Formats: sequence, structure tokens, C-alpha cells
Amino acid sequence: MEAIRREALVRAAITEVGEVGMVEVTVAKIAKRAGVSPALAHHYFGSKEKILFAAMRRILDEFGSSVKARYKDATTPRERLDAIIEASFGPDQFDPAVVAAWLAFYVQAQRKGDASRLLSIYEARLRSNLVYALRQLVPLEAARRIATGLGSLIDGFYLRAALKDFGMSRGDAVAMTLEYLELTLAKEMSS
Amino acid sequence: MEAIRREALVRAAITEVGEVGMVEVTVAKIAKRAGVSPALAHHYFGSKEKILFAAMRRILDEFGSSVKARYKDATTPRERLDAIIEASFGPDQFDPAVVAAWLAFYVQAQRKGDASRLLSIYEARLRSNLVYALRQLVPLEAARRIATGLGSLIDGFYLRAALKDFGMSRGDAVAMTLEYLELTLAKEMSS
DNA sequence: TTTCCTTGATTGATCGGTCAATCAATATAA
DNA sequence: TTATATTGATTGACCGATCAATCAAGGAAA
Repeated sequence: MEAIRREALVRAAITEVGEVGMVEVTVAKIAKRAGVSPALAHHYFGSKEKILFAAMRRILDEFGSSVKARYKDATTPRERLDAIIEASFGPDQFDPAVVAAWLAFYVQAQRKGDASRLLSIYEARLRSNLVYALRQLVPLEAARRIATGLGSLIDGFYLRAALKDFGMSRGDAVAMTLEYLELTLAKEMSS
Repeated sequence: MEAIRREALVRAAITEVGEVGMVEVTVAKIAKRAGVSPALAHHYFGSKEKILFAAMRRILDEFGSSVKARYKDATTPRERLDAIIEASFGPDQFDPAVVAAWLAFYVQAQRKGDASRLLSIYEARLRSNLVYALRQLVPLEAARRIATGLGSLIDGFYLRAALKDFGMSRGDAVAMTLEYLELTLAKEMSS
């Protein structure tokens, strides 16, 4: 029962943050969406902060799993890069509510110690994967630069997805990111 | 006197939002930073929401002015593109507190009617400038695509700047954005 | 005096968090 | 089987704190 309630509360927290934002999210709203009383939310998580932290970790974990799943079939460096990019814009990650929540947590992570640390770990892992794959195609220096560009571009697309002010599909985002990868790779490999 | 107080309060709001974030910013904190009482803040702005809205407009206005100033000397399409990119990463815009506040407002603008509208106007204007300049170099279709990519890349750099988790300077950001511009332009012009 | 500024004090509302009490289900003992 | 005990799940009521917003009164300048 505890597992069910925790799951429901975490899911509700993600949806609620995505819908009303970090500023106006309350324990009462989360609990109501999860179909329980606010007191129960405190009973299982101890504090509002911990509920939100669990929600953030859930989002990062699911993204991590998504990357890992696609990584399985990848053998060449290029396939690994494609896997990461496609995972970044996977249907699960690109769900509006998830993107909105992700961005809210991202911003929140500027200050809070735990959230900041958690985010850093995942970011470092992602960047490490990118650099590792790129490293086999171009010099380390270039690999790092391209990884930064790729990461920023992906974040930028996410930001615009969160703002909803774009007529862009997941496919477009993937295509443009891949184009960036190809162009920068070609430039580095020809020089 | 009113002008002085409004200016001080708007400045204080930007700094405060950049420092403690949108969640924990209070009228009392803003007023204290501006050196006045909370009541005076309400006296001049009417509500907390309006103070924050004025702060957001200030940031957008200053960015707009920055672009406009650099636009003066630009004659060729390429110069216009450079002007926009350089303005985006101008010292004023890249100040950590300003970036943090900008991001906070950006996220906030997902929901609030007024803020959302204000942001849309500025974004449309910026995009229009980009497309207009690009249009003279490549077909409209390509111009729109490149504008989207450029905008997203710039936003992505901003996001990372706000998160501080980057060892990147303004110069690097400008260089990488210009590189993206050149690569995509070259691709479109050669096809 | 009159007109703005400016503030301290206050209010009403909201929210996070706590706690005692209830309920449901299961285990235990007679 | 039946009665009792135990445990975990769940909640409504409540508290303390915070905050936006209001208001009446003080103070300076013209």
C-alpha cells in the first residue's frame, strides 16, 4: 500500500508542478490529485520538499532508463550518439507536463543543495556519455565542445517545448539536433 | 520621487528574484533591498504581481535596447545576425542575477496571461529580425529553420548560464553560436 | 494649510506540518 | 468459530508562521 501511495503522490507531484508551476504547488493540491489527504502525503514523505525531490528524481531516473534502453542496441559511436539524442526527445520525456515539471525542477536546482547535487550527477553522466562517444570520432578538445553545443541545443529545445510557443514536433527537434551533430562532426573531421 | 522609487523597486525585484528565486521572493524582501517599506511597494505598484511584471518587462526592454543599439551599425544581413547574437550574450544580459531572473520569468510566463503575452511579443520580434536577415541569404523555409535553431541554442546557453554549471565564457557562447550559424548557412547555400 | 511620501501596525488568508483518533484488515487466542 | 488484540493506513481538526494587502496616521516640502 505504501508503494502505491508513494507512486501516486510522486506522479501527482510531477503533473501538478507541470500544470500550476513550482510557485503555486501545494501539498494539498498534490494530495488531492493523488486521491489522498494532505496528512498522508506528509506521513509518507515527511515534508513537501521531499515529495518534490522524489518527483525530480523520478523524472531524471526515467530519462536515465530511456537512454540506457536505447544504448543497449548501439554499438558504434554514432549509434550511441543517436541513442542519446533520440532518448532526449523520447515521447515520455517530451510530454508537456513532464517537460514543464522538468524545467521547474531545473530552475529550482539553482539553489537547493540536494536537488542541485542530484542534477549535477545526471548531467555529468549524460555529458560523459556524449564525450565518450564523440571522443572516438574527433579529438578530445573538439569532443568536449560538441558535447556542450549538443547539450545546450537539447536544453534549448526543451525550454521552448515547455513554453509551448513552438510548432515543432519531436521529429523536428531530433532532426535539427542530428543536423547540428553532423555539421560539427564534419567540420572537425575535415580539419 | 516616484520615478526613483519605481526604479529602485524594479531593480531590487530583478536582483532578488535572481538571488532567491521566484518561489521565495516576497514583497518585504524586495522593499528592503530597495530601502523602503513593503507598504510603499504596494503604494506604487498595487500588487506583488505588478512589481514582478514590471521587472520582467525591464529585462526584456533592456535586451531589446541592446539589440537595437547594435543594429544601428549593421548594414549587411550577416552584420545584423552578428548584432543579434552578440546582443544576446552582451555583458548586461549575461550577468548571473539577470540570467537567473530572466529564466525565472521565462518559466513563470508559461501560465500567467500578461507575462506570457509580453514574452511572446518580444520573442516574435526577435525571431522576425532573425528570419528577415536570414531570408536574404537562404530560402524562407531554411531561414525559419535556422532561426529556430539559433533561438534554441541561445536559450540553451542561457539556461546553462543560469545553472552556473558551465566553465563557459560569453566569448565561448558567442563563438559556438556563430559557428552554428555559419555551418547551417553554408549547408543551405551549397544545396 | 495642503499635498505628496512614507511607514508601522494590522488583518485576513494560506500553507506546511502535527497529532490524536478512527477504520480496516489480519493475526492470535479461547 | 468467535472474540480479542495488534498493526498499518488514513483522516479531520488544529497550530504556528508567513505573506500580501490595507489603512490610518505621521512627516516633509511647497
